[in-house]
Amino acid sequence: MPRPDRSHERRAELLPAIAKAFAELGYRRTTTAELAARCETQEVVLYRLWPDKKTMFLAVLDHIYDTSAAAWEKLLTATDAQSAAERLLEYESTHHGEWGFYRLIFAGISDTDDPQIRDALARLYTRYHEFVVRRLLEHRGERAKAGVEQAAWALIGLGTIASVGKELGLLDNRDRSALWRTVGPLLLGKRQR
Amino acid sequence: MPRPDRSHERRAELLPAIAKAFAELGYRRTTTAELAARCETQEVVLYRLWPDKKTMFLAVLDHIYDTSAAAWEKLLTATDAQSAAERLLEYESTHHGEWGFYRLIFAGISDTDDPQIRDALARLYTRYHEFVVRRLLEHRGERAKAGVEQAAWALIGLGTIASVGKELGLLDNRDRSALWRTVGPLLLGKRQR
DNA sequence: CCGAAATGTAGGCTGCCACTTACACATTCC
DNA sequence: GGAATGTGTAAGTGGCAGCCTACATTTCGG
Repeated sequence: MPRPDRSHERRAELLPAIAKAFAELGYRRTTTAELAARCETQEVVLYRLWPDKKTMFLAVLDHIYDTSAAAWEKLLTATDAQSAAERLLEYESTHHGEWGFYRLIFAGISDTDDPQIRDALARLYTRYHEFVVRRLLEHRGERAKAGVEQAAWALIGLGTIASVGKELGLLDNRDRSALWRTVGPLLLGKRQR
Repeated sequence: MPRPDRSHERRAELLPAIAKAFAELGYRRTTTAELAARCETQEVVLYRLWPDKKTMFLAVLDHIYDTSAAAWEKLLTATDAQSAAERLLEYESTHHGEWGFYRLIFAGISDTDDPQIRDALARLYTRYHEFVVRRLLEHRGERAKAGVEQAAWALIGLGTIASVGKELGLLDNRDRSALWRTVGPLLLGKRQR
């Protein structure tokens, strides 16, 4: 009998470093040599775990959603006076963009025209949007459905522009906090009684 | 005497096609061969007009701002019941992203780490933000300055997310109109008396 | 019409990138 | 121990992208 296949675990070990590379460098600038160096291994090792670079990127997108979803869920188990939506807002204002969520989106959109990548990005965004919509409904109460979809997109847009502003050095931490504090409540709407 | 130098005019002739290419393909995927083909000329011709590809991209960023600024100014000369801000909103909801504004931003952020390109993008965004702030102040009245900066960023964020949604096939024209109609007024604030 | 400089065309060079081949070594179970 | 398979390392390969060289052609003023 041969030694057991640990490739599944190996993938899980390497993915965070790979995700970080793609988020920092974008798709095109992330060379497979760079990935191997960050993983402290050889290119061929990566190519035995995934068939090609594109698949590595797709794996990162899944990984990112899982990571984010876990962070969000954890956020929501805390029970105090704040609504889930308010907590989401506060979390975003301080930790926004930590996992390079938006960097990956930009990279996927502008660096590639691959339909699979676009589909994966669309699914990622859709799931994020649905998550925010649910939190908004909890906050506002189920009866106040009007404009919830739009408000959720606007919140995501706010996160996006906050990240762009950070990237370009236009908004520092205080500016981004002020952004969430000022605009956030407008989009959250009235708190459920 | 030699024939006159028409390189200035030539640059102006070619820039729209170059801008289109960068917006559609992103920075990395836009090869100099592709640029030459779209300009119906040879690579070396481009290299006689600009020293390198990066400079071509920087030229596009300037060009884009000029084009956009011209479109906005034209927009604002119309005189009717609507405030400038309302017209801006309406314009964005229908024509948003026509010149690939956001595609170029994404490309610049994720495709390159060049400080010159980041500076140029930052300037572009800053000028756009200032423009929106001015329109908001006209709309709200000079006394209602609180939160104007933030509202302007949020409006730009809304435009960004609308573009991303369009790119990924998540938001069609009607969705994007609804987005502006629902969220826009929240961010515009009360109309000046 | 002629010299000077702009403009067009063909081809090539260098370096990098995604991906591969070849082979030594390690680990498992019988 | 040994067959079978996983894992590590070194060294390519082919292709393409950015950029350049060499040279022919056009357009201008004198």
